[in-house]
Amino acid sequence: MKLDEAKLKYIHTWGSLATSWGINKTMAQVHALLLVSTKPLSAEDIMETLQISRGNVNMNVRALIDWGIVNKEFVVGERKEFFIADKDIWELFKQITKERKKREIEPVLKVLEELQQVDDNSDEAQQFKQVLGDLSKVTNTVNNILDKAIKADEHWLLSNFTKAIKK
Amino acid sequence: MKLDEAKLKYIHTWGSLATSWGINKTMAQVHALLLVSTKPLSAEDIMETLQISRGNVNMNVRALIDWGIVNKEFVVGERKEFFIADKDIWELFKQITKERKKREIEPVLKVLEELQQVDDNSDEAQQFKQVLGDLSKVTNTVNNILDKAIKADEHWLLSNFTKAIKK
DNA sequence: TTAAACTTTCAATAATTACTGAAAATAAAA
DNA sequence: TTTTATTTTCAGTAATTATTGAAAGTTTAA
Repeated sequence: MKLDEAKLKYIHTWGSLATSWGINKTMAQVHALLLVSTKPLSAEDIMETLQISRGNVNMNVRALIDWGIVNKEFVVGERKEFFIADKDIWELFKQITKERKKREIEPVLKVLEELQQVDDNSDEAQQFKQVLGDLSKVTNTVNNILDKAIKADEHWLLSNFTKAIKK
Repeated sequence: MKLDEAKLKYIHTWGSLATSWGINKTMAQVHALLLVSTKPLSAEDIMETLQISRGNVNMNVRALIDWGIVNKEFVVGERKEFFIADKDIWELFKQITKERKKREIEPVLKVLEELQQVDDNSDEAQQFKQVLGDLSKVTNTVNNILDKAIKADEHWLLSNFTKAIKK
């Protein structure tokens, strides 16, 4: 396979994975493009390669910067902005985990707790509270594990995890 | 807060969480409804509570059964089908993890490997392969951890994880 | 200053995804 | 059988989400 062909295929694969995890396809593609680029890219480079509008590039690049996985880069003698993706994939994973945890898991935990306040002691209410409690417990467990992962080092994490887990 | 109000709020919260993780909102709501119901529900019960059409109920219930998190239940003297959600939340978590891993992570790992076959040895190609390799590594790590989680017991998992991780 | 280079915003529109409802298929009862 | 209850399918439509493109805003340099 040719390099450019492979890069394109990668960009598209990544885009469709993103879609099934609730991330905007273009955002994922812009990120993928920056990730495999050897040099910083301008808005125009991105527009051209992905065949998308200036507005779309702008919005998605902002979102990526907001997520902390893409940075501006100034190029000497150039007035416009260039962008670059952090090439450390483990950092990328940790950053995404951190953001989604904060944006999506934590708010749900709050609501689950709040719902425990039902002032009713019927059997039905008891069962409901039981389900909520179980949900909170599992969600908290996952949340804690993610917290640990965010702070951990990749190799160390896996080796320790494996050690802990094998019987 | 009243019980019914709380149940509804829970169903909606769950629905919007699902949306941000790429899961159909109605599917999540149907599941949430079955989860907090004390008795098996028919298609009609679901239609009525969530105010959705018969076709919609049918499709989403099928999907939930396909995911292995909802089951048919026969009620004596009744001709129609009833549905029930597994109340064990840890099992639910494991089942969802298992399915998404199979449907989404594993196919991506395959593509990443396949893309390594670029027949080009330029510096640029080397860098590309490096990025792919790193992505595979992290994705594999996550995949392995999920594998372990699927096989593990909840309490045991968390306590061992915590032990392994502290310091 | 003013003009040019560039970025941001957002209303209009396109693309995608989800839902409805009625007809067709299937299964159980008469 | 035939009738009736129930489930499934899917073309049409609705709702949601993403994208465009041009105007407004901002920054730099002449």
